Amino acid sequence: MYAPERQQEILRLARDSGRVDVVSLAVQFQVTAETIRRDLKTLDRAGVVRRVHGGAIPVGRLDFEPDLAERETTAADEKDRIARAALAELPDEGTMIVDAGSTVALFAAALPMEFSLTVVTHSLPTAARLADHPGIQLHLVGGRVRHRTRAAVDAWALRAYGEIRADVLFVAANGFSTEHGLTTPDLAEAAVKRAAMAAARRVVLLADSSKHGQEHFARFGGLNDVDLLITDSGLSPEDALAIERGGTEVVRA
Amino acid sequence: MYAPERQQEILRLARDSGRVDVVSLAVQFQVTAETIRRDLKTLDRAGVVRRVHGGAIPVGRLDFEPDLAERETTAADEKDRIARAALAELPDEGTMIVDAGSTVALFAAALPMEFSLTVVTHSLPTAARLADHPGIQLHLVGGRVRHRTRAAVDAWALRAYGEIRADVLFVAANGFSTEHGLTTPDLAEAAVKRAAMAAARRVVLLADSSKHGQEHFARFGGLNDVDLLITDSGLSPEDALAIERGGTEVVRA
DNA sequence: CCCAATCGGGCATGAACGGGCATGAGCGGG
DNA sequence: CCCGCTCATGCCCGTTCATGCCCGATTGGG
Repeated sequence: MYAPERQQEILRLARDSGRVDVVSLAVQFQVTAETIRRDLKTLDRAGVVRRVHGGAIPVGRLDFEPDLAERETTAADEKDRIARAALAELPDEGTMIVDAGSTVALFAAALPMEFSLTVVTHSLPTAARLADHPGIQLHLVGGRVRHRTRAAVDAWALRAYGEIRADVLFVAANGFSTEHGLTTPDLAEAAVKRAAMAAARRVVLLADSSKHGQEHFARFGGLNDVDLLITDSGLSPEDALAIERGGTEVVRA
Repeated sequence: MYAPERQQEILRLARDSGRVDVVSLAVQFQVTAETIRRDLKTLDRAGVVRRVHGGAIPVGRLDFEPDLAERETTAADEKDRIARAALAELPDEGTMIVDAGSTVALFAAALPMEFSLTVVTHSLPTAARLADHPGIQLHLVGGRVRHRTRAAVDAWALRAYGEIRADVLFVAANGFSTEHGLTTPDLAEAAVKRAAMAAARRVVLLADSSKHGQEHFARFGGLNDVDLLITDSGLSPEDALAIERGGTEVVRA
């Protein structure tokens, strides 16, 4: 196994479990702790993990749930399928806006190398992932960065989205339902999502089925603003049908 | 078998199995390792595989950028000392702008946790580093993201810097000298640097001594625009004195 | 405040690398 | 048909790289 491969794998492990430690990595990869330390130093310098005594933690944690590890494993499967299904909605060329959120981040990370399009995002982790994608022209939306979600919000972000027009938006929501529409806990973030929705010709909502029926503080639109909902099979066919009656196409990946 | 045929086949193998190694390819194709290395170099230059010690990996399999880490190993020692010295210039509170560049990134990574201030940056790696720093209020400057430096440039960035006023700017330069001032290879990046300089009350230049006397395509200011230069002891005392006569304080870390 | 775990700099080693040179096959102009 | 040129390949050898080992310094939990 080559050093970069091992580093890549370490990075994956770190992102999956939220942390890695030198000794277990050394055992797992059958190398000495020194080598692992060197790998972690490389990853640290590359800015993708932060080195701590005894191991490392990934930078750019995607969401703010208290125990990230548990949560990642809970819905990881669904989110993965959703992300993959979303790939089918990509235009061959053109412009897309990518929202913040773990599902959307997974989707962005899954973009095949041969894709060549323009991406606009206000999500720091997504931007970091796409920055070295050779085919992608990345535009970063600025603003105040919220610690929790690592997303840019407020005046700069709102204005930026007010100035552009994209082919498609991939948006996330903490809660969605026909009655309460699309909701998220933070007002500032909701404002940005609303601005992004206004900037896109087509709105694709990526949300696993556990979000259905949930209702949070800030509302940023109705389901009728969404052209396509991609979720998992946890959404009952009846609910899906009800949503489709509202004019939103539904894909249950 | 012709060379391009062999390279095509190597690429196919690499994509199929996710990796190839020099020695087995040499055996398989009945040529020497040198030839395989030349093939891999060709494929690497074409951008379809990434060369690693012992073999190659198809692009897209590694989602972090080893190059960035590599560049940081050059003169890492000097840069480290410079970064540490720059910490002394931090205000206890207030606002600072952080430029893109490896030296400045090192400086940002070295920020102690207890610091509490507002940071504005157009550098993606720096933003990613500081996003989870609890004491820091981070503002991201948007714009088109340059692949090479992962920095935001162009209209959005220029406008953002035109709207703010910060206490101090930590800026990098690819070349600096009393005659030619501050230079960098990219025009767009130079424009952003100039805008950032105009937005700060105090300008601190972080540059290792190898940059002294260098001259690049795009000029974004003169040394007299710099209030403080932090460099390493590789800058001769005479040169330092000459710069100080121009009104710029010099620290040789 | 102490001690064990961890860290990181220095050194050693074997594999891999790559620049330079030589050889031989194909190519093209005269 | 000849001769010089280019290209692909092989070989040589000094250099670099990845890794492991050692040991003193540092860190952080108890």
